[in-house]
Amino acid sequence: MRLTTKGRYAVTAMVELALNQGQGWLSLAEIAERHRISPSYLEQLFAALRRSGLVDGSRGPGGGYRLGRPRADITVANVIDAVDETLDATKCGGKRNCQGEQGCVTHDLWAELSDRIRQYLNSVSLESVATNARASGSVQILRQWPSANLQRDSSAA
Amino acid sequence: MRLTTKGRYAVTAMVELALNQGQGWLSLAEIAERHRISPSYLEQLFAALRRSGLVDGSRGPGGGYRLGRPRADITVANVIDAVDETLDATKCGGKRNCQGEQGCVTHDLWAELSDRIRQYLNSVSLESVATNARASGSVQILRQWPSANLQRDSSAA
DNA sequence: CAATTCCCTACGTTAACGCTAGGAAATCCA
DNA sequence: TGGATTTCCTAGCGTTAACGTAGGGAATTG
Repeated sequence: MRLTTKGRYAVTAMVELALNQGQGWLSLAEIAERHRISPSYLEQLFAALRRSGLVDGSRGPGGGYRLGRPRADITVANVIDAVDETLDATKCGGKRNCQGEQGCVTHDLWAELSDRIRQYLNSVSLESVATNARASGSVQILRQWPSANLQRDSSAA
Repeated sequence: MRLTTKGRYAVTAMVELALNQGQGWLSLAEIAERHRISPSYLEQLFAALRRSGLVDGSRGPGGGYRLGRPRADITVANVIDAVDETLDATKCGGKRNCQGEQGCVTHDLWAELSDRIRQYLNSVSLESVATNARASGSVQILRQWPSANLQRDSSAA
């Protein structure tokens, strides 16, 4: 199992699209700049998101991306799955054949953990993350002082 | 965040020691063979477990390892921490400085996920995993037909 | 036609996992 | 005393995936 920047980037970008839902297309360059993500790398993640139908793309000036379906109908787990970070912690992929037919001595432990992770990430929609972000003030900060989106420097001029 | 074979090996080996608690030393070669783990690799994991005080070692013939404290007092999270697989899913290491002072738009999401994972793995002791393993039959199978501990072949002769 | 934007592919760097190898130090037993 | 057993320690190596760079093509707008 692995949860890295890859999945975080994807979710962050999707939340950005969720905040922009109903307001047309949002360009990849814009998203990348707001969150300080390498545009070309993000592009590759969007290729996966697009293949999964989570986003639509529009080419040409004024184009960009938008959510493929309502933000309330997309869960964080959907996004993680799309960029294919696996949320499974078992060795056997949940098939319980890690040792004979009973599963290995730790099978149930990892299976239960995987279930919990998946349940949680499936219970959180882009809508709720977006709402929470607005409430916490992180969105406003982001819009007003983009340079605040750095690890160390929070004292933007 | 990362959860791989490394952590699984460590937990599996610790459960084996838990099953053997009160019965003296268990050699690394024995553990490795039962679970088809590379002895030398497992040795490196035990170095970390030893540094964390989770196991004691005894050299010489008849030597081996045993738990450093009662199996009910060691949680799965303790083991994972010892071999230093991080259970944190945030970018900022939980410090909330991922973007200014409010945290980035997804900070709360990853922080909550990390909490849940940690809470669960901290709620499970080696004792409970060992008990569960006995109940499921995976321990017995393991003792009787060691060759059953393979990925595909469950039809031991 | 030219600018913009998505779309696609290939490649390089880095880090960690999983494993191998070899030897030293401690302990037991004949 | 000496050999066997076992832990302890360090160094290195192949593979994989993340993360990023680079470049070019196709569609759309004005």
